[in-house]
Amino acid sequence: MAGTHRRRRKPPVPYHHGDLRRALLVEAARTIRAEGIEAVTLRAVGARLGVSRTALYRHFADKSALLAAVAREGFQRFRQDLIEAWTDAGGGRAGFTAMGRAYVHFALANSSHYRVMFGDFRDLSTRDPELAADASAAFQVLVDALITLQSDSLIRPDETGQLARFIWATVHGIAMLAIDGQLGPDPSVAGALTQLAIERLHTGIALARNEASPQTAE
Amino acid sequence: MAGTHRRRRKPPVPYHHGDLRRALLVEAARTIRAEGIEAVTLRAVGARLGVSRTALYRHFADKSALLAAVAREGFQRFRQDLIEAWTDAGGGRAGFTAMGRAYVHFALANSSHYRVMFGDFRDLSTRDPELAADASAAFQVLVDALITLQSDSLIRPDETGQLARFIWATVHGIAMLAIDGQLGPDPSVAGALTQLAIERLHTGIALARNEASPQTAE
DNA sequence: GCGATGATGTTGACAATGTCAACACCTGCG
DNA sequence: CGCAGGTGTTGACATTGTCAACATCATCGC
Repeated sequence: MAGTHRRRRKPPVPYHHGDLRRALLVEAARTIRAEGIEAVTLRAVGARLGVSRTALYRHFADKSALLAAVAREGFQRFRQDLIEAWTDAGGGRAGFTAMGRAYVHFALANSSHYRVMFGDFRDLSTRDPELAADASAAFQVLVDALITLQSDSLIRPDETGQLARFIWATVHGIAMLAIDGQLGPDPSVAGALTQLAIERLHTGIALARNEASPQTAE
Repeated sequence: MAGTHRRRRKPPVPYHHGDLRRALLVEAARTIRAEGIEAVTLRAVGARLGVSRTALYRHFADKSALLAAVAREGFQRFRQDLIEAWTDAGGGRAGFTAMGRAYVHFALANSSHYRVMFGDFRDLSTRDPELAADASAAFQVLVDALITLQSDSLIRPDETGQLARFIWATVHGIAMLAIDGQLGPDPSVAGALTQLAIERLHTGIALARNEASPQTAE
């Protein structure tokens, strides 16, 4: 054989490790999922990769930059899940319901990850502007869905951004309460609550049957 | 004079400091408000009271027990604010609106404190059962209000607990998003959002004008 | 080919923090 | 007065994030 002439002419493959940045990202995400956020220490993550602490500093500014990158990756997956739910249900009211369910499902299935994404967002996003962009892109999925629903005269023509924030706040609230253990020990409560919330939410923003175009109704 | 015969026959007044437990509680709450939760260190709090770190261990099991006590005090004030809002508005739909506003107002005016109350609730409440009781008492204010509204046939006769959790999740979600900086830099957004949310929320849970008793309406 | 060069990773050290063990003090009771 | 126990202090330790100095290695200009 040609012996140990590993990796010739491959610019995208960095020097020593291969792709330590990616590996750090994956390992951090894995640890968050498996053992929670407090288990993510530079020493532990480094050790798991056969690399010493501070190796991270060649790829991230500091620990919070790593967490911001993890959060970014989370927002990207999150966005995909939401798009998929809306699309698979064929939009409309069914799509609205599916997206709401998908939201809470993602949050509970990735609770620690979700906490990183929404925990100290202000700190992280100021240091990593791209995080804000990814978060915004995920939010935009909801806005786009509402625009479609408004175009089809299925929901009120209120300012779409505020309407989106309202719905977002509700599912986010359910997710946070469930994650933080404030909904009690029974996990089925969260599911039933999500179902009820989506129904009542829809009623709240639906166009009343008899009013054609409720301007500033109040 | 009788000289320095300080504090004779006063069992509730402890030995050296006077009431270090209370002082620790107050100082921790003050620090949280003024400098945020991460500024609450045993050394800093102790120094501010002219007492050394570890003095806390004679009054609390550990740091998280102190934070749990701070959270308890927060839930008690929170409960009072909600009761006051509901009562001052005279109940009814106006009371519902006032309570929603008071909720978000408390959360934003005491954002760091609020985060302690709702942050790692699962950990804190398992170590301090009374915290769970205080949190439950605050939640009960909302439940009681909804029961009244249901009695007056102003809102749907859905299961009150779930209805309460739904509303709770929405205002909690608004509060968390605002606190975490996810609603953008403009603070007026949160206020307008709260207003819209309360209106749409009410529409969502109101009894439809023409349906007398919508059983399991769907 | 080969040496400079910059990217990548390591070791040593440091300050901050929560916590425990051992000790010191102080108050009230018998 | 003396003891017992509640209250506070000091010393020490492990853990953590971070920086400075050093080591290594791949690549590029000659």
